[in-house]
Amino acid sequence: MGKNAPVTIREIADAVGVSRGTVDRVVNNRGKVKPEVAERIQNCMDEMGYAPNKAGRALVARKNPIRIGCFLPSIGNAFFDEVIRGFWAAEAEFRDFGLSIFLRETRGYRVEEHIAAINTLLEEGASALCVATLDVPAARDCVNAAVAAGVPVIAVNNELSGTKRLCYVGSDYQKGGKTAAKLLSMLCHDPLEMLIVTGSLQVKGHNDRVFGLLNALAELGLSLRLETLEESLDDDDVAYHVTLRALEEHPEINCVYITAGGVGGVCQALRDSGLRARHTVEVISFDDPDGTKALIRRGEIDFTICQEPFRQGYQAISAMFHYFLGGKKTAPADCLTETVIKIKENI
Amino acid sequence: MGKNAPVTIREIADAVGVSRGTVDRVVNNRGKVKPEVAERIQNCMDEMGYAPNKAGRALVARKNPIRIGCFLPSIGNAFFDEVIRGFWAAEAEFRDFGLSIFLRETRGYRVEEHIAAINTLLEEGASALCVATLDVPAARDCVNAAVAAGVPVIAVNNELSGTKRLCYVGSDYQKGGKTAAKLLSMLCHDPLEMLIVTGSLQVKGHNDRVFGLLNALAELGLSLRLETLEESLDDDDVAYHVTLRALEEHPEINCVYITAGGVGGVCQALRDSGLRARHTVEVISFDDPDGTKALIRRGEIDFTICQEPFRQGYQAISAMFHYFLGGKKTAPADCLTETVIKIKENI
DNA sequence: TTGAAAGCGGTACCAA
DNA sequence: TTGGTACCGCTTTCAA
Repeated sequence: MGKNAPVTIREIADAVGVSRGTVDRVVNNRGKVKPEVAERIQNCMDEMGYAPNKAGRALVARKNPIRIGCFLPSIGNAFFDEVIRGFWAAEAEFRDFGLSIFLRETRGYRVEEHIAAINTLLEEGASALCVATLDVPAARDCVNAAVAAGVPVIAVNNELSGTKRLCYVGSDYQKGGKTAAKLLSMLCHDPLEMLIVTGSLQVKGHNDRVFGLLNALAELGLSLRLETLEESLDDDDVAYHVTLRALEEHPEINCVYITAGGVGGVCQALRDSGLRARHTVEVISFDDPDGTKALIRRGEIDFTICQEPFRQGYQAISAMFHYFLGGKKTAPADCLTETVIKIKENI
Repeated sequence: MGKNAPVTIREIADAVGVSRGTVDRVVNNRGKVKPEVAERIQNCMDEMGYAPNKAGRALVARKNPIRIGCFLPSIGNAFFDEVIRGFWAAEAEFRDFGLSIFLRETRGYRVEEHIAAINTLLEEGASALCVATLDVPAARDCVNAAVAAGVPVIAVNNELSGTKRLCYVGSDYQKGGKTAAKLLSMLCHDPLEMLIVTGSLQVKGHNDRVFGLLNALAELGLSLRLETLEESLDDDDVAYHVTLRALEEHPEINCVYITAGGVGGVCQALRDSGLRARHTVEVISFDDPDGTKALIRRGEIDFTICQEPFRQGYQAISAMFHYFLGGKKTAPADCLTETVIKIKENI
């Protein structure tokens, strides 16, 4: 039943005995329809299983394309390159169907700059937003304000839970930490003397990676004799200096856990410290921009744990596009990308 | 330059001073256009950078939808469930744009049955094919015949290199084998006493997984004292019996490598043999249907190496669809899905 | 509050 | 070999 040719707006109009325009008003609740007529139309649509055809809508959308504004703190952070590639891949695929996107970027994690960039997107006429920003009150307010103003938002890469966003497209960071723990347990000898170089304490995902690791290590029964935590701000220079200092202070470190950017800086510090000449040091990182790939190939990093950044970009745009073409009825579901273990052999 | 509003067929027609119909004939080389007129139109299109709008085409395609026939040897092989989910996800996404798909399945690797199924798809009016079949001459001929008859083919999951197929969407199986080797080297003690349970010697991917493993083990310097090869035909019963016999014959086996289906049967045989009571046995498998997931969670399998089956299904359909809407001009590029390591912690 | 008509870009068909 | 016209499904606008 109902698995036949799709129902069109004209068929509904004919069945009810009204014009297509009237049906359209009901479909898109534009008002100005007598309630009882609206109800008859609604019933008929339900019975016949009507859903507006996306190709028809897309063709009209050419006049006012859907303009998705994208924001990423991606300057100087190669991780986001793949997310951006994903954005543009989706744009290329859906351009003919009335989609266009534009992008604003900042460097680092200063929340005022994020908010300013997002507001600029709105001023430039964004009809929707895909953003990766911080899990702090000011940023959440900014997102909620956009939604209240009728601009739907998808959270990319950073969860922003509790806001009015449509959905989240990104990684399960705790799972990433758990996975790292298991791998470490296979590589290292008890007890661990660990240096953790995290990105920013303001980024929830980075924190989740740390807690996910520590909890899982405890569950696995590994003892942690030393646990030093440093912040790199996703910057190679900063990472270099904090790592070098930590290694000098604690030459017994036998394991380095890098939750975010600054991977190159950490590895440079490891080389310069000469620590590896004295004992083995296991290194686990996250994500795989080109710099990290090279370090994996050279054996300076044992594993890197990835999160499908290309798909995050692609999926966010695609989901928003289909949300619009579907008449903004049902919010897209959260999309958790895979936790992907990369070693020299499969990178 | 050229980054402005997209050019429409009407603009070309007006610029050249002909009707839209005539331009349409040139765009789709339907002939019946005076050569010199055709040339003027072609030049104008090149200059102005014309490309037909996909939404317009999609709307028309509603009358004669693109019908993609899909073939998989998926009966009784849970691996393909996710590929099929990918097929239908793409169908749902593009249905409104004039796409429909239909599926034929067989059980196992009898090439005549594959060919019969594919020919049935053609008789049922497929305008394109997405197929996973064997890398043997008869199947290749069948694919080439379809292409010669004007029905483009995408090879899914199984490469079919050397045929006239549009492209391949699937895994790099050698890479899978290499990855398994590295993981084994982390888990096992030298020397390995290995049992290999492969799917079918007729499936190139399964063979690649075996050779990829053996080559990489040699490179890694691991010695292989025993190497027993059995065929499961992706069937749990067969897998059970060949495994049980092998374990009885060679109780020194300390490592089982399962390249394809029959994973449940192998693990059952391991339990029944009681081998694990005497010494540790490492088990590595491929792919993660529900049965395998459960075995990973219970610790009966150490790793499973996956290949993004959902994406294979989705991508094959999506690529074919865009190929049609793009006017069949440029063949889509090969799509190699990721080699994904799954352990209990990230499954 | 409603209907009628034009138009989005491309294709198909008939008449010239 | 060409042009004209209708149509795919939906939105928008104007008039009633």
